[in-house]
Amino acid sequence: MATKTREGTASAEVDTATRERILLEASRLFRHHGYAATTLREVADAAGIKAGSIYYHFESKEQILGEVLDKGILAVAKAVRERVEALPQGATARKKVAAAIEGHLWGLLHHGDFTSANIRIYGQIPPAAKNRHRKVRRDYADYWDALLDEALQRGELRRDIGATIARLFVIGALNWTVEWYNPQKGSFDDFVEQITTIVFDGTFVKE
Amino acid sequence: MATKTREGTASAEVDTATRERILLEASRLFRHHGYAATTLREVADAAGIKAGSIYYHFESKEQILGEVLDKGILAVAKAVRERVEALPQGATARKKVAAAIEGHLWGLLHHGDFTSANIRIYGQIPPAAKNRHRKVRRDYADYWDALLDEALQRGELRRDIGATIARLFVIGALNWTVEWYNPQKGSFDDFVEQITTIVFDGTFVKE
DNA sequence: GTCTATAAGTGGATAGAC
DNA sequence: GTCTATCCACTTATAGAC
Repeated sequence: MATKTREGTASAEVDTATRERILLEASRLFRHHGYAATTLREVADAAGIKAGSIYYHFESKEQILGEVLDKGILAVAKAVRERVEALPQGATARKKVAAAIEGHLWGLLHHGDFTSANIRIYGQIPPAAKNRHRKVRRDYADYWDALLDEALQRGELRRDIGATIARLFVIGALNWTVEWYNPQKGSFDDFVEQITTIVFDGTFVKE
Repeated sequence: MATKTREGTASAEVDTATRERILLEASRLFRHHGYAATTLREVADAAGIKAGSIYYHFESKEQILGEVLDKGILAVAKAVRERVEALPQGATARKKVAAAIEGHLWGLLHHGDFTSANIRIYGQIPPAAKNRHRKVRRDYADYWDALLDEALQRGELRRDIGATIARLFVIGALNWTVEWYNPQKGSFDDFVEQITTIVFDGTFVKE
């Protein structure tokens, strides 16, 4: 991992560690109290520094927000791409989407503060921050659109529901699991299997 | 509707009208900016009064929050109960759940500011407000649990997924539609039908 | 790199006039 | 019922010491 020094010295590991701690604590506080309600004093306290010191690492509260938001999406997108790309060439669309669901849930639940903060506060942030973050979101949505398009082309996705509605409904449903998933009630693998079953085949016995 | 007079006069219609306007504007602002970020000055401006006047109708910002939260759930719960109770006695669980889904979506999307505010900010509000609101939420969740239990007893709900996971996943998915539903892209009835199909039978063609 | 001190502005809530 | 005026606590961000 490249260190980010300002004067060319080689002592910047502590540098990035504090910076990461600020981002982690900020995401946790944004998640639970909202963006506006979170003060930089609270973030600083949680990170073990004083409020003024934050400005050595970040230019503003909004810059912290931007990095927290991006991290949430990028962590999920990375996990999804890795799993989909690990599949053999001729995999069915069903297998690809299953891999994407597992990756999405894994990324979501293993970076809970970043992902939950993103989901919870995206609708409430200043327009400027929203604009800066929009492309990261759009790219990830495009990835899912391509996956589902492929499933539609292959005749695996149902044709009696719109592909856009399917994507929005499924992604929304998956995202919301971070609000209620309880790792103490069964294994992650079982959880993924049940969610995948619901998404593919629904909740009711066939008529 | 009983008017709420303080001195026994019969002129209180204006009274409740201003009160309702405050709640409506507050819900809209809570939805889009969050609870903490919304100032009572903004709420007052939007309602066409001055900030100090709010305290004639409410004791505090938190009291406004409490009423906004309750309204969101109660509007949805009412719509659901009405539709389920309108069904004939021996209706299948599938028909009952379909009626509940339609009621949930209708209530959700026709009181968008109250329901979206509830969904977005519930995780971010002061603990005291959360405690006061909890019972309203719990009662509605219990209603769904009973519906799905019945479906399970009748053998209509799948047995290979947990009923709790099914409820949490489905309710979460339905709730999130308020964040992306666009009434300009097709009728509400078509929308309900597609969502219901996904919930019952999933998104993929049967293997 | 982190600290203290402070500037400049905004928040919820209250008092009392009308 | 609504207004104006105000209290006092708290906010982001900056300046400069160490």
